[in-house]
Amino acid sequence: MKIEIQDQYQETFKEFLTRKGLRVTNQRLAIFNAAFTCDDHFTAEDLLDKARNLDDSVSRATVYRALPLLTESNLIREVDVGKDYKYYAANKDVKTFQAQVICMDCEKIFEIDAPFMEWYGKTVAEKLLLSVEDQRLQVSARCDQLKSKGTCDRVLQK
Amino acid sequence: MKIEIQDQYQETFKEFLTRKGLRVTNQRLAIFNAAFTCDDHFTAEDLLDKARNLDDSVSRATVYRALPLLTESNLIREVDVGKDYKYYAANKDVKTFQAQVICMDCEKIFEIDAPFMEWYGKTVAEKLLLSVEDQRLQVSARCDQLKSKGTCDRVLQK
DNA sequence: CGATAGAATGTTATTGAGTCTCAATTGAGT
DNA sequence: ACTCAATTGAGACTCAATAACATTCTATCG
Repeated sequence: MKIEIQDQYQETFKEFLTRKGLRVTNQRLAIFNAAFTCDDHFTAEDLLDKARNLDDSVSRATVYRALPLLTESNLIREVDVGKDYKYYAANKDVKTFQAQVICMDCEKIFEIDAPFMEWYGKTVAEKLLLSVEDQRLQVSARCDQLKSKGTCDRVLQK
Repeated sequence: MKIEIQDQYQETFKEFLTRKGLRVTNQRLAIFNAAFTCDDHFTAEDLLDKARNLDDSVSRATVYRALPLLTESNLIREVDVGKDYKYYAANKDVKTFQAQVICMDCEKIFEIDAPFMEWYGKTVAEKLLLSVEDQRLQVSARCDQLKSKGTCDRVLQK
């Protein structure tokens, strides 16, 4: 990703903070930059490590406090795959609703455009007179075939 | 549910245990019976309480050890709604794939037949050459309207 | 029917993600 | 630069779930 583009996202974050009367701090920027230089999904702990490379004063608590801000400002998304910890990913080019396919062996997460699903979920919920906040289609799978094609990194390492 | 039907499920559980070379113990039966007399979704802790009513020697560890057995034998299903604990429900009359709609206010879970979804998820995963193990369509919602209709119990209690 | 091996159990300690508390620090408007 | 509320780091804490281990019990065999 080109630096200018990341700067643009960072500007969005700063504006978000200011608009909410929150402060733009070094720690929050370090956490933002750490998130936006991840090429893949990351955990809170991953983010803590990366952010500390940029600013070694960043604490675990601050990471956990920043995550909801980044989520609320729509800069990152939460990806819950049923593990006891959550994954996150920077929203760089996400256009539509995405289904999540996770390999139960290597925990690799694939996100696939599935615009139809969004409509379907809304329809189901609205029949129940519920207002939809969020939805996800999650497929748990095993990449046996990927393994044989050499695409499933973590399994190959085993 | 009629007793005879529950006995039939219990028979299935016993056969499952025997087939796997596992033992049919009082605790496992108590946990099974506790699960199958729940009318709604339950947590591991709920199950512990109910099982202890039937056999007060049942321990928390044994409940957590029995849950995978009940899941594997397809007698109960796991329902993960993104909380930091899991819900479960007895598979009494589940015929098809179900979408899960959860009210974020009262945590009530609605499960809706959505057979089309199963096909859709499989198609998505198989394009990636992954073999599907499990999938779910989860809709997080708020039952504002349910509240006004008096259907959303826990919110009314607030 | 009773002995036996090892499966299953309860107790207790432990893990690990995430949250909370609070004193110390710091950003940003004045 | 001054001020004060917002923010922070450190570490205690929560809570679901798991692990270790000594004890108990099931099911099979003699």
